[in-house]
Amino acid sequence: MKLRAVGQQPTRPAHALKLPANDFASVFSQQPTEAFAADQAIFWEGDEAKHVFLVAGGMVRALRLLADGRRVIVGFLRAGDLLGVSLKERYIYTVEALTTVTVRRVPRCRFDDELARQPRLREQLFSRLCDEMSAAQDQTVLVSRRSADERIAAFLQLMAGSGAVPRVVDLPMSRLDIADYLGMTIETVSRTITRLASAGIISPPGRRSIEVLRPEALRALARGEGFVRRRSPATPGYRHSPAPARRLASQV
Amino acid sequence: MKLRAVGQQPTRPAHALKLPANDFASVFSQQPTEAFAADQAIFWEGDEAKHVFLVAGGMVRALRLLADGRRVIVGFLRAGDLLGVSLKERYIYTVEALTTVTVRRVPRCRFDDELARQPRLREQLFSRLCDEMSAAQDQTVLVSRRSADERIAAFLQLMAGSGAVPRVVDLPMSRLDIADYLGMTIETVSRTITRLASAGIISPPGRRSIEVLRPEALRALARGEGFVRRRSPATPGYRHSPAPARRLASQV
DNA sequence: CGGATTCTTGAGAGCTGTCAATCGTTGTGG
DNA sequence: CCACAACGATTGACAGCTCTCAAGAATCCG
Repeated sequence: MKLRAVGQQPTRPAHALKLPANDFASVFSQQPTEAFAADQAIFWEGDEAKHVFLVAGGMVRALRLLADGRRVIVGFLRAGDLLGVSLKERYIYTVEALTTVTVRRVPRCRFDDELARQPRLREQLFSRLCDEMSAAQDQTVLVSRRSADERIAAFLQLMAGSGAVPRVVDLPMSRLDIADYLGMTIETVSRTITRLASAGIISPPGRRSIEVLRPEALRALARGEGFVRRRSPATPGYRHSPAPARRLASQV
Repeated sequence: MKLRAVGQQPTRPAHALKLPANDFASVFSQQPTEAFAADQAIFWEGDEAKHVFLVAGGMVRALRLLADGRRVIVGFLRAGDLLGVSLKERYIYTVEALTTVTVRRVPRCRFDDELARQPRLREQLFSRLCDEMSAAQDQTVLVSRRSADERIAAFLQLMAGSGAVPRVVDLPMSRLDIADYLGMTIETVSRTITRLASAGIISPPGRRSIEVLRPEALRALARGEGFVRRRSPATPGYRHSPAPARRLASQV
C-alpha cells in the first residue's frame, strides 16, 4: 500500500512532534538502492507481497488494470513514499517507474518486526495510511464530481506540492498517465490544458512542465469555485455536475 | 477512517486465523449502545476525532461535502464496521445514519491504548485498513472508468455481499445516496435500473429492494465484461470508455 | 384521503469520448 | 548536420452518454 500522496508534506501528527527523528528511512537505510528504468515495473498487482519499498529518488505510478485493458492510476509517488505496505498477502496494485527511479527494499517480515518493536514507527505508519486514505478519497471526489477544468486544476496543484504554488510545475508523466489518473482521455487532458492556457491561468507549457500564471485562479478552480457560486449547500436544488459552465475564456 | 467496506466478508489474514476471538468487539463490548435516527449525523468531517465508533446495527453512509453542495459518498458501513479511526486529529468525512442505527463508542485515547497493548488488534486494524484502501480504490476505478450499467451492476454486487448473490438485494439507501456513491445523477440511476430490468437481469424492484434474475449477467457486467471483449489488454489500441455499447436489451 | 416526498420517464443540451489528421519532438542513420 | 522515422501531443469533426430541466407516477405519512 502506498503511503503519503504526492504533494502532501510529511506532516507529523501533533503527538509525534517531539519524537526522535526515527522515521522510516532508518528501517531502509542499511539496504542498497536498486534502480529501475522508466516504465519498468517494480512489482505487480496480485504478486505476493514479500517486500516493502521506500522510494529513494524519482517518481513512480501506482495503477490498476481492468480486464479489458482500461487502466487507472491510483497515485503518483516520489522520494520518501512507501510502496507495498499491503498488510495482506498480495499487492493491491502495480507500481511502475515513471522516471528513472531508485528504491530500497526490506522483507515484509522484517518491516513487520520493526513495526512491532517501535511504537513511533507504528504511529507514523498509521498517520501515513490516514493521509493515503484521505488522498484516495480526494481522488474519488475529483473523478466522480468534477469537470475537466477542475480536475486538471486540482492535478496541477497536487503536482505543485503543498507549499506556495511554484511558478513552474514539473510533470514527469505523459498525458496518458495524467488521463488515467484523472479519469479522462488524453485528448481531453490536452484540450483542457490548452483552454486553461488561453484563459491566461497557465502558460503554454513545455511538454513536461507548466507555468502557473494565476495561482489564485487555479486554486479557485481546483476547489470547485469555478467562478460562480451556485446555491446554498446541499438539500433542495441539488446539483450533480460541476458548474453552470461559463466559458473559461470569458473570465480573463 | 472507516474500515471494511460493505460487502466484504470479515476475512482474517491467514496468520491471524488461530488467534483467540479477540476482535474489536471486545474493545467496545463494555460500552453502552447509542441510537441514531435515520439521517442523523454521528460526526462531521473536520470534527475533532475524539472517539472511535463501532457500528452495532443498521447502516450508515460516510460522505464528503464539496464547497458548492455537491456530495460524495465514500462508503456504506454496517454492523461490525469501525468509524472514525482517523489517526489524525480530525475526522476526514461525515457519517450519517442511513437507517436507524446503533453504535458503541470509545475514546480515541482508549482505543490507541488497546492498540498499543494488543498486537493482534493491530494486525486486525491493519488488515481492515488495507481492505478499506482497496475498497476506496475500487470505487475510484468504478467511478472513473465505468459506464452507468457497470456501476449499477457493481453496486448491486457490493450490496449483495460477497457470498453467492442472493435472490433479493436490500437497498436501504435512497436513489440520491446511490447516485452520490456512484458519481451519477438520480435520473441516470433510475434509468439504468430500468434498463437492467428490461434486459431481464434484475426484476422491476420494490423501491428499496431488487431481485437478481441473472446473477452471471450481473457479474459479467460488474467486471467490465459487458458482453463483448474489445481487444488485447493494454498497449496499442487503448480505450478509455467502457464498452462499444451494444444495447442491453439486444441481449435478452 | 391529500400533501409531500421520492422515483420514474421524457426531451433536449452539453461535455467528454471516439476517430482521424496534423504538428512537434525525439532519436536514429546516412 | 540534416533527413526521416517514430512517437507523443494537439487539434478538429462528430457522436454518444449522461446531465439538466420538467412533468408525471408511485409511495409514504399524516
